[in-house]
This record gives sequence, structure tokens and C-alpha cells, in this order.
Amino acid sequence: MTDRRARRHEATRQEILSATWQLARTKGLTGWSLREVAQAVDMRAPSLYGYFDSKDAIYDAMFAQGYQQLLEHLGGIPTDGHPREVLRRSAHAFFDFYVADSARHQLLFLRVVPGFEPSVESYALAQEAVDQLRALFAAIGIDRRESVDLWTALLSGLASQQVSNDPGGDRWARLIDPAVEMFLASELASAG
Amino acid sequence: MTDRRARRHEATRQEILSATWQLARTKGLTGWSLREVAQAVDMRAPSLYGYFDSKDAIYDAMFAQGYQQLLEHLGGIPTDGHPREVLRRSAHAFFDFYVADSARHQLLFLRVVPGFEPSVESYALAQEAVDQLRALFAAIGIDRRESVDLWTALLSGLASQQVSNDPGGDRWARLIDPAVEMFLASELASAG
DNA sequence: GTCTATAAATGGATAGAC
DNA sequence: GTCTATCCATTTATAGAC
Repeated sequence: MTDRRARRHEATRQEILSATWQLARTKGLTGWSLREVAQAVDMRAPSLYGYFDSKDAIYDAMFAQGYQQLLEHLGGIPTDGHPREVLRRSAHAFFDFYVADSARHQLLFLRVVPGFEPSVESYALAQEAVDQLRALFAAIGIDRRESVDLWTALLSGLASQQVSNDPGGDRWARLIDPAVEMFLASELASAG
Repeated sequence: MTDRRARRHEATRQEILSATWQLARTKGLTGWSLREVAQAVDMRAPSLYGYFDSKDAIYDAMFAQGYQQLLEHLGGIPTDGHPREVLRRSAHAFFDFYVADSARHQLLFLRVVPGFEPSVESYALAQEAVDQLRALFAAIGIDRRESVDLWTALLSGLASQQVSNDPGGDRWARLIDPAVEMFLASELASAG
């Protein structure tokens, strides 16, 4: 059983992680220190070591949490209706997830933190997300790996351009639906 | 006239920049210190200040150099022949440039270095690259901004996936030509 | 132009009292 | 579980001798 003490401990852990996410968003993924985290949660830096073994352990927990959020995000996509609609929904869902937090994107999808490698447990979550995406595509009849790879590249590219070149705008967001049509036309041509 | 002293100074500057690029590639874009740079060029750290005012000034010089390389890379693309061929060439050129140095990509296209903002002079080079890309597309009859934006997203997405998920491989490189065909088919459908 | 010496701050992390 | 105190390394950057 998780007693009161364990629940409190976990709550504080979450509070710390919440503070690191906030710092990562405002000061950059690598632009914060343990002292700043401690200050944000009204502690002294050494107290953080009661919850995380090291700064990299915090990054690892953020990595895992980010992929859990992605899994929930993907899991929330209805898979009913016409394949075109499912694809459109998933495109917007993926785009929104990416654009919502560019620090999270840098942590999950790029290799930005010097020296940081996710633990095997955390990496398993990343693999799970890949599997879930593949399952989504299989459900609407797209099962070639190349197709999924192309779709992933297309969507991550749109989102990356949006974040980097038009933050807060919709210059690339408006291209999602045309991109889905382009992709589908190409898929139908390949399949038929 | 640039006398011997000025030429020597510039040569040393280049040597320093070369060392920082190497460090950025091996230890991450933000994973190196001035001491390491100095050691690599057989100096002491304070001597670097004879060539650059600060670490951010080095990042700025790298930023400018990266865009100069991109401009040269784009300029080297022959624009003769069938539009499909020009597009294919430019796709491979862009992909190769991106994949060749992921630290450079992070510096030029993402906001990875905490606190770093390119100077106006350096940013002008970035704008020049955008203009040159637009000119290339105009030359083959693609002049809608949305088309160029979609193409940029598609190629940067392919390259990003290649670097992040299959470094050293060709899983996404093999999708370049199919992606060009997909893009062209969509463009022809829009135009005609 | 490069050095030594050092400032002045900050980093992650540990020891040990309470 | 959190603190103070501190270690020890490292950071960027400056002063001033040579």
C-alpha cells in the first residue's frame, strides 16, 4: 500500500518536475540550475536530492513524463470514421502536442542536453509511443513502414517550422490539412 | 589594405571557430567551455578574448558562418533541366546539409542555446538564405509561399527524423525522392 | 598578442546537525 | 525530510606583467 508518507513524497516529486518544466519553457531546456528549481518550490538545493539522485535523473523523469503525455495525447484520438478523418485528427493532435511545448520537443525528439541519455525504462515509453502510432496507422489501412516514416517527418517538420519561424502564429498550422491531402493522395496512388 | 597582421588575426579567428565547431559536434552545441576551445587551439582561455568579445560572440560568428555555408550550398545547385530534377537536387542538397552537422542545425534552425540571440548582421544572412531558396523555387515555377513553406517543412522533417532516429543510416534519406514526387503531384494538382 | 593570476559567480553534489 | 555549511570543480571574464 502507498501510505500517506509515500503519497506526499510523490506529490513533492511532481511539484519539483512541474517547476523544472516551467523553467525549461522560460529559460531554455538547459538554461536552469538546481538552485533555481529549489527556489521555485521553496526549498534549498540539497533538499532536492531527497527526491532525485542527480540533475540527469530529473531530465530522465521529464523525458518519461513527456512520453507519457504523448501516449495519452495519442490515446485520446478517436479512431472511428473515415480514414481521412482519423488521419486529419491525428495530424492536428501531433502538431498541437509538438507546438505546445518546444522545450519538451527538444527533450523528447532531439539530442539537446549534453551528456544526457534516457534510462532504459524511459526509453521503453518512447518505443511504446512509436508502437501506438503504428497501431493507429494500421487501423486505417496504412501499414508500410515507409508511409508512417514519411507521415512522421511531414508532421514534425510542419510543427518544427511553426515553432522556429512563426511562434504564436499559424503560418504552418494552416498547412496541416493540405499536407494530409497531399499525403493521402500519394498513399492512394502507391496502394492502388 | 589587409596587412599581414590582419590576415594572421583572421586566420586565428578561423582556427578558433573551427575548434568550436568540432567541440559542438562531439560534445553538443552547448556542451563546451572556453577553456576547452583554448586547449584545442593551444592557447589559454583569456587569449581568446583577443579574438572574440564573449562566448556569445563566438556563437554569433558560428551562426553567421553556418548560414554562409548554407548559402554556398544552395548556390551550388544547378538550376537547369526539368523542374522535377531541380527540385530533386535541391531536396538532396538541403537534406545533406542538415544531416551533415546536427549541431549546426540546432544553432541555425532551433533555439537551443539559452540566452543566445543572433546579431542583426548574422540574422540578415539567415534572411538571405530564405530569399535564395524562394528564388530557386520561383525559377522552376513554384511561387506560392505556402508551397515553399510546405517543401521546407517536408525536407527539414525528413532530415530531422534521420538525424534523431537513425543516425548514420538512410531510413529517411531513401524517402527523399518519394517525398519529392508526392510534393510535385500535389503542386501540379493545385496549379492545374 | 599571450601569458599568469585571479576575480566573481555559479555549478552539482555531499556531510552532518536537527 | 530539510536545513546550514561547505566542498570542489568549473564557468566567463578582467587586470596587468611581459
